Amino acid sequence: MAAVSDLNAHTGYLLRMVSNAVSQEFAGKVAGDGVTVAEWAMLRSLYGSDGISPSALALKMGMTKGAISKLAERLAKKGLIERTGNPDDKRGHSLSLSSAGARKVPVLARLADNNDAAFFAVLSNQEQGHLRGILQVLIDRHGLSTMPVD
Amino acid sequence: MAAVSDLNAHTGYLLRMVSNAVSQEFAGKVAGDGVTVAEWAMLRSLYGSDGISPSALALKMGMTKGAISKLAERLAKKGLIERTGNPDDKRGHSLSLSSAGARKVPVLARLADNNDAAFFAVLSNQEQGHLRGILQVLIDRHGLSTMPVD
DNA sequence: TATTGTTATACTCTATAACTATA
DNA sequence: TATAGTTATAGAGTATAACAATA
Repeated sequence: MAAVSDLNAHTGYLLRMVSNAVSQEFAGKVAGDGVTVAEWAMLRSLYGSDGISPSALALKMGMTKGAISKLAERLAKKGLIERTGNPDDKRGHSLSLSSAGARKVPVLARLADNNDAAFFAVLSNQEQGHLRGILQVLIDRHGLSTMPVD
Repeated sequence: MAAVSDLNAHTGYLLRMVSNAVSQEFAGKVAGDGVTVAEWAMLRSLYGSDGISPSALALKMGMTKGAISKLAERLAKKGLIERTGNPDDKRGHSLSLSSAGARKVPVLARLADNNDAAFFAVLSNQEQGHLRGILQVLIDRHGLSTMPVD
């Protein structure tokens, strides 16, 4: 019984549980805007950028080229992003928000704000700060590229 | 530019990023044991239980009956769990670990221990404690049922 | 040949809804 | 009718690998 008597929740496990809950709630909210969470992540990554290649975006988002390509196609079909060729290197493409996409980001960001506020309201401000700080440390130390870092 | 100038990472977003990273690493580790993360979650939920109905497990794990059924089928096929009928109510079933499954849980728990230790080692002990405490608050307050709580 | 993207394929995860067998 | 489970279907998310175009 010893080995597993302390089968207490692993931190990774708790993290997964909470993360899933937040994401699911958020997914429900953005669904009304016809966007999925992964799509939102891509739109967010593109916001403020003049255009980025699929492979660079893949690196930035921690996804494979194929996954990026598929996501990008869906967003292009929805008219939220644009894919243009790169004149310097005809193999290269550039992904950027369409004007509709650029208009949508703030709307979605607002939903994210609200979702965050509602979900984390059960924590004190200090706890919220701690949580963010700790997550940021993990992200930095593990080289998980976060959006603002280009 | 105002509305989104502060398009700083939302806490839910950071959480998702970190959670995905932990889970992916863990997925790689348990793959060697022929188990997925979701399967591990179910095995873990069954550990120490005398048998639980699929619907009760669905509630406990925050999944639908269908999803539970599918996962259970895979685990049964792998010989890690057993499904028996309920004599009192012939509609009811009972899910429990097989002896192989019971033997496997500690092994997987150990992998989870190692994974956790490695991933969160970049945090101080105090930070690790904070993180766990905060996650636990979120889980409790949001009624996300965690394993030990039957 | 090496690289950039796209496409093909496959699998996990999960949901909804239809269905079956009890109750 | 209502409930317990399973099965059918579908779609998101992601990966790997084959492929096409260009370098």
